[in-house]
Amino acid sequence: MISENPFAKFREECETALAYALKKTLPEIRVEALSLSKPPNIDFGQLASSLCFELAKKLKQKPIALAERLVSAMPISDFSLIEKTIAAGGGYVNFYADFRKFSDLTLSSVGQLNSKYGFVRTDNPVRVIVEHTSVNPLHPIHIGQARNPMLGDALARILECRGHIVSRHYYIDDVGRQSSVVAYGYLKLGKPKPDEKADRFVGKIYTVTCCLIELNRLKREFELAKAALLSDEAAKINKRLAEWTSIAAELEEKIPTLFGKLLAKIGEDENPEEEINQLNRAYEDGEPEAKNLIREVSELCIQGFRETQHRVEVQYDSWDWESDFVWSNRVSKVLQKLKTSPFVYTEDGVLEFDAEKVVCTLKLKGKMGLRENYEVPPLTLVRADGTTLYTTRDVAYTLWKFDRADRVVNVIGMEQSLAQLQLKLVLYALGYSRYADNFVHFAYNLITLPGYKMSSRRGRYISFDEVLDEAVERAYEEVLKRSPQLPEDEKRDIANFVGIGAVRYALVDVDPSKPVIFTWDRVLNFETNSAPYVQYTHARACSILRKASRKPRNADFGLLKEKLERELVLTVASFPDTFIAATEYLKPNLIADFANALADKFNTFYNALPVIKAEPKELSDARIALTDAVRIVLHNALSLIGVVAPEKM
RNA sequence: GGGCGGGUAGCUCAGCACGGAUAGAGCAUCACCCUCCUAAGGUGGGGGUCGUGGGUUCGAAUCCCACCCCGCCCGCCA
Repeated sequence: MISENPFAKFREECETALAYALKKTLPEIRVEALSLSKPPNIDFGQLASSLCFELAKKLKQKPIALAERLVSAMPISDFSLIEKTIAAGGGYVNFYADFRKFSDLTLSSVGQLNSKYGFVRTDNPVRVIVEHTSVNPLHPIHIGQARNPMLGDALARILECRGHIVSRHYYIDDVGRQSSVVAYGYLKLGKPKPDEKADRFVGKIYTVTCCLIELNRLKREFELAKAALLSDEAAKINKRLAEWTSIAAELEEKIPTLFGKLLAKIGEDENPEEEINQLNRAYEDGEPEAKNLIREVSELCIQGFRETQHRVEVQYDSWDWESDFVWSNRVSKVLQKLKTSPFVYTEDGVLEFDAEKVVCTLKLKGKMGLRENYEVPPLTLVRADGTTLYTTRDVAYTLWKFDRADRVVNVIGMEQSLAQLQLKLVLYALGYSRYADNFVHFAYNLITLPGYKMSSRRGRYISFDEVLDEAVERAYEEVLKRSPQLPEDEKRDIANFVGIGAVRYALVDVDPSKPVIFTWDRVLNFETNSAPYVQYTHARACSILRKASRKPRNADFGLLKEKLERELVLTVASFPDTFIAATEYLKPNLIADFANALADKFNTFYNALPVIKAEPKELSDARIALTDAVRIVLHNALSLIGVVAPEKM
C-alpha cells in the first residue's frame, strides 16, 4: 500500500471524519471550510481544526465544549491513519496520526516511488512556455540578471515535474539601437576574434563604444547649448559630460589597448551617432550587410552565454530572435489587426494604444486588480518614422508563443510591470482573452550593488561568471580545509558543484519580490540554509546507507517513537504538498526552504540517535528506511532547483 | 502627482495567497559536544513597539483604511 501524497491521505481522512462528526452532532450547521491546518507543534497532533472558534459565537457555546462534542462523535475506528482526536487549546480539535501506519505508508511510498516521489502529476497538463533570461546580447550576464535564469529554470523544472509540457525560451533582443552600437564598435575594430570569453569580449566593446558615443554626443550638445546661450542647459550637459569623462578614464585604465583603438577609429567618423542609426534602420529593413554584421556580434555574445549556462546546467529549447518577427512581417500583421480595433488612435503621426479604453470597455479593472480611479497609461506602438517599439514587437512574439502553448510565463524584472500589463491588454483588445488569461508576468526585484545600480553601459557590473568563479574558488578552499585527503580531481569536482550550487540556491531562496543588495557573503554561504548545507546532509545520509550496506527488510515502523523521528516522517510526508504549492503559486523558493528544513531535522536526528547501531535490528532497519527516505526527498527537492545532490563531499 | 513592490531580532531572511495555540531560522556573540554512522554538523543562552495609527474579528505579522520610509515604473528606450 503506497500513496503519492501520504500527508494528503491523512488529511482526507481527517476531513471526512470531522465532516461526519459535524453532521452527526450539529446537523443543522453548514460550514464553508473545515479549517484544518498544521498545528505549531507536533505535540498538538499532526492536523488541527479551529472550526469550533467560528461556530462558538453562532451557537452561543464555548469553543472547547463544541470541540469535545465533535471529538466524542468522531468515528475513529473507521479510519486507518487516525489514532485519536483530542479537544484542546480552548477549542481546537487535534488529530493524531497512527504513526505505525503513517510511517509505514510514508516510508514505503518514498522508497517505491523513489526519484518520482513528491512530483504529483497534474490532472490537467498544458503546454507551457517559460521565457527567461533573455539578456541582450551585448555583454556578459551580470549578477543582477542572473536571478532571472535561476528562477526561470527552477520554474521550468517544477512545472515539468508537475506533468506540464514545458518549453524554455530565450528571447534574443537584437532589434534596437544598443545592438547597432556594439556592432558598430565591432566593425570599427575590424571584426576581431575574441582573445577571451566571447561575451566578455563583446561586453568590453559595447561599454567602450557606448562611452565614446555618449561623450561625442554630449560634446556636440554642449557646443550647441553654449552657442544658443542656454547656460542652464549647458551646465546640465557639462555635468553629464564630467560623469562620462570619468567613466572614460576608468575604462582607459582598465582596457587601454581596446580603448585606444576604438577612440582612434571612432574619431575618424564625422558623425558616429548617425552611422549607428543608419545601421539600426538597415537591420530592421533586413539589409544583408547589416544582418550579417549584427547577427555575427550577437552570435558571438550568445556563444559566451551558452558556456555560462552550460556551467550552471540551464538549458533552452528555443532561441527566438526578435528580428525574425520583424522580418517575417508578423509585427506588421499584428499592427494591421490592431488598427481595425477601436483601441488605437494616431497622434502627431504616432500610433498609440489606448490601454485605458480596453480596461473600461471590457470591464477589466477588477479582474486585473487595478483601482477604479487608476488610468492605465497609453502605449506607443509605432514611432513617427514608422519603426516599431519593443512592446509592439513583443505582442507579435507573444501571439507566436500562444500558437505553441496554452500558457506563457515570462520571467521579467518587475520594472517592466507596466509594459507587461499593457501587453496583456493588447491581447484582450485583439480578442484573445483566453491568451491574456493565461499570460503570466513572473516579476522579480532588482539586485543592486552596495551604493549603486549595475550599469552595463557604464561597465559597472559583476558578471555571473565572476561570481561563479569566486564561488568555486572559495568552495575549493573549504574542501582543502575539510577533506585534504581526497584526490585533486575529486576536490575540484566537489568545489564545482558546491560553489555553483551555493549560487543557484542563494538566488532562488529569497522571495523574488524582495530587492537584493549583492554582497559576496550573501551568495557564497556554505553554512546552514545554503545549498552546501543541504548537499552535505544528503551526502551524510548516503554515507550512512553506504556503511549500513543492507536493505531494511525487517523494519518495524512502530518503533519510530521519538519525536525527532516522527517530525522527520511528517516532513517527508509533506513534500508532495510543498511541491504542489510551489507549482500552483509559482514559488520555487518554497522548495529551497523545504529542503533546508528537512536537512535541519535530519541533522538533529543524526546527532541524537544512532541508525546502524540502533537496537533492536527492527528499529535500526526502520531508521535506515527513514534515512533513505530523507536522502530521496533531499535529492528530489534539490533537482527542482538545479542543485547537484552528491553522494560524497 | 499616480501606480506597483518592499519595510518582521544588530545584520540577512521565513511566516502573509488560506487570520488561530509561546512570531521562526541563519549570521554575529557567549558556553558546550568528535574513543560514536561525514563537525560544511549538533545542543543551550541572550536578542522582537512584526514601519506608524486606526478598523474588522472570539482572535491580526497575516484582512481593510489612512499615513511614513526605501526602491522601481509612468519614454516616439529596452
